[in-house]
Amino acid sequence: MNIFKDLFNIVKEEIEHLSGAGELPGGLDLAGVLVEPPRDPSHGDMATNAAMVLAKRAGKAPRDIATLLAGRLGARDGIAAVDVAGPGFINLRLSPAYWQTALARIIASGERYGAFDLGKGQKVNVEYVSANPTGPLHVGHARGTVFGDVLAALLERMGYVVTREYYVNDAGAQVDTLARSVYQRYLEALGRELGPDAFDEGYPGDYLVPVGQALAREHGEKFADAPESEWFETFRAFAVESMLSLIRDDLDALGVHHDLFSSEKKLVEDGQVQNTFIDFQSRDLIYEGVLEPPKGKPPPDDWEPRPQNLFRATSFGDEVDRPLKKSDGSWTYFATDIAYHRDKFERGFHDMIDVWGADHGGYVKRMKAAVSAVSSDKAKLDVKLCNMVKLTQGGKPVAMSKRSGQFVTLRDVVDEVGKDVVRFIMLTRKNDAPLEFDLARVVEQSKDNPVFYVQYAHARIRSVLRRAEAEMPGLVAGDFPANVNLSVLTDAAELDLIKSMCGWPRAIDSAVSSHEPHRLAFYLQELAAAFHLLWNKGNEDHALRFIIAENDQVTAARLALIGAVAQVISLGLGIFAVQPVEEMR
RNA sequence: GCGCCCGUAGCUCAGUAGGAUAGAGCACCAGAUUCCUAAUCUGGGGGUCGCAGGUUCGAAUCCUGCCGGGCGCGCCA
Repeated sequence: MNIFKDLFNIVKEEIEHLSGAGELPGGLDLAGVLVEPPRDPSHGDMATNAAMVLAKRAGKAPRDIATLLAGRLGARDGIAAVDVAGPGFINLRLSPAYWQTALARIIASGERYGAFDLGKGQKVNVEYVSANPTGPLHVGHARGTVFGDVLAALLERMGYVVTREYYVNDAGAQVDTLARSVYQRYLEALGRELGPDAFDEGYPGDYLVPVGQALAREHGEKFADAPESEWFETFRAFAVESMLSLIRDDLDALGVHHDLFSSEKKLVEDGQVQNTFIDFQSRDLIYEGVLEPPKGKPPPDDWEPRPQNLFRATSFGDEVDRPLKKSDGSWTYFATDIAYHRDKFERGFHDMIDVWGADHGGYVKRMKAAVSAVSSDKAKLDVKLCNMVKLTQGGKPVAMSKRSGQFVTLRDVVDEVGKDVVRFIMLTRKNDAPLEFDLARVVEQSKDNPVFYVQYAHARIRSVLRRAEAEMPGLVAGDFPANVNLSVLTDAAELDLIKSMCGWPRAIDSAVSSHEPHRLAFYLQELAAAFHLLWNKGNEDHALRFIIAENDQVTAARLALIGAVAQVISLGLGIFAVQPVEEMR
């Protein structure tokens, strides 16, 4: 059920008819022909640019084509009026019966409304969160976490087979630092005095205290005076495992569950990075060269030109060729990440989406270049950058400092306002725009708060349905709402509400094809607004109230109408994994 | 210096696979409640879509150049 596609097909049929009749050339390319609601509602319910798009291809003036086409379209069922406007727009006005039928079809679609098999079973890999396993998640992580999770759900609903993946950076210097910080906590747990510089360049957060204590319980004094080489591996492994478990708990609190955690360390140990390197060598994608220092910026203190193995990233659209090994011979982060994406490709993913923080923006080109290289251009990578979250409380910034180890954790925020609120608010801005998250405002019960506004519409509908059941028993029983006569829905506000619901497949389509789930949040706010409007008309004019005690037929039709609205809201919230509320008192 | 992102109403932001007179919320002003939740709704004022060119039937949207802001720029991830 998608009225835009239906109407497009009608336009297409009539163009073909005109071709058949010799009025237009045959075999016209319809690319670019759109049927969409005009920006200005006074132009009608729907408009098509067909005449203007086809003018050149058909060798006729746009207004002439429009007039021909308008004559045909006016005879079609459901189209009440047609007019040609401006440079050649064809505006369509649809009859109440058309909208009533549309509502019946929305109701019949049920939970499948708006879903269609766009993906056709194609595999998509969505990598998100991928925070370093060095501590709990903070609020900033929530953005990409929710974004990735909802995008995955959206793709799944549209027929893709989605794998949700978390890349664990457990091989670099940061987890080495983590191990040393944990060692300090271990000493502390044994009653040793910590030096003032114990956590210099390390992780001073309290969350490592229990990790040190657990190691003290298990190993006692065994490693207290031992050289680093004796305890390092043990401590690092334990620390990483502890942090991952912490992170999994945080994700769980947000309702996020990945299908796969991929370990960077394992990738290295299994030789996959080495294999990638050899593969590149064999394809002449690696050469010995010297990298120039970055221009316009003082070079790093220890800069020295050094011949090294460089990956020909510039052959795949990057700006410079990139080193894969550090001077100590270990792999760069980029090298392991290439191997990781190669691994994804070999697992059958030709469609990859990475969700990163905006501060990694400078990394996009080289990663896309890498994916091109490892897949010989068979796979494509879309990188979605999530901008920062500004946490505020009543408009005042909440201080966050990672260095001091005092930062607001994701868990703190979820505990304070609830996971549903966090999930919804994170999608109320486009991913690449900064987002303000105000702890006070997001729990406010007012129109300022989009979560509330949408939830309130749902709660109001559920409340009306409950009351109707109590006051007019039997009305919503049996075949309801399939058996309802919807032709009594004729008020402009009622029809507007149906029109708004007809926009759902369009909203979901644009959200999935642009990989921008925030569009659904905006849609839901618009749908809620159309509903609240109708509700208030009932306050002014009793004849428009949903429950008319002495008129079963009208009541049933209106209940079917708002029941469908509740259904669409709950579908939208369902993609967000937000629970629609039954009442708000 | 180079690359990426951004610049839309007083504020916060939608809208950018080109569509008609550019939207919403907040704030401001004026209204609506014997009645399904006024936690809502209605109306009003408010704009050189950063600037300047270009592409065409048509540009906030595409191209070029500037201006302004953010992020990034071997051996962190």
